[in-house]
Amino acid sequence: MAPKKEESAKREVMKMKSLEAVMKNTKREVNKGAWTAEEDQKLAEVTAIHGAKKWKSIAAKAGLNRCGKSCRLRWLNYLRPNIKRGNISDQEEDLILRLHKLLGNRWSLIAGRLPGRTDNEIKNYWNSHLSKRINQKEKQRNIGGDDDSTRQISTVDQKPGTHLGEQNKIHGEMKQDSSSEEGTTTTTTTSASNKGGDDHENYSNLDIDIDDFFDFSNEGPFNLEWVNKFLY
DNA sequence: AACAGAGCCAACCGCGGCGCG
DNA sequence: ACGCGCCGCGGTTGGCTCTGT
Repeated sequence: MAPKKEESAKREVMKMKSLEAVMKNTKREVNKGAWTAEEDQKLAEVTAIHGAKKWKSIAAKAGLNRCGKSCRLRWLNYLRPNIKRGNISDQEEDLILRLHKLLGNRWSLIAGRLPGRTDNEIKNYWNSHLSKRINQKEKQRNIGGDDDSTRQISTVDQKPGTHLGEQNKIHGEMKQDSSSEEGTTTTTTTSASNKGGDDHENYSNLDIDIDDFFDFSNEGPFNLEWVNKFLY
């Protein structure tokens, strides 16, 4: 993977190119495609004033020819304060693996436990790095090799989303969690261990307390110290 | 140097849930 | 109770760069 400085430089070039494209657009239809620096600035200003809610009105107030959805996505993935851009650390990667094992493809929930990371970033990282690595390790294991790390993640080899039905239930119970990064939500979650069956035997593989895991009341917004409790 | 395929990431799309009138 | 609009989520795609041949 290329160093992130280069990555951001690339993005700047792309942004300039897309700016030209946008300039050529007539203003009748809703803009799609890459965001320009100007659009970013407008969106940031309006969001700072009005808060990150009511995206449709934010889009209108900013004078952006964008749908609210697009504004929300741009804000969450790029403009939001405290966004952490750059390499995923080993600790974060390990955490992603564990959380994915626990939650499946609940990217927003996983992102909620990784300060400064976005669901999109984690999803991309999973799809481009981790899923492949897991598949490789699984193949190796089937051939005959075995090690601790393989054993840890061996239950994650299902196609993403295959147990969403079960997890929608969890999602419903923990809906607030995804906004935890913004601050103060304290959640009371029913134990996932009572789901039983299929993939959720995963939970029993993890030696953690689910209630404890989703109790955000004792942590600051942007630290990873809490992770240590769950790493072994 | 030119090309093809792989890798990566930002953004879009479709769907479900929720709140409000 | 119902319909509508908005929000949030996960899946997917588009387009650029990188790497190998």
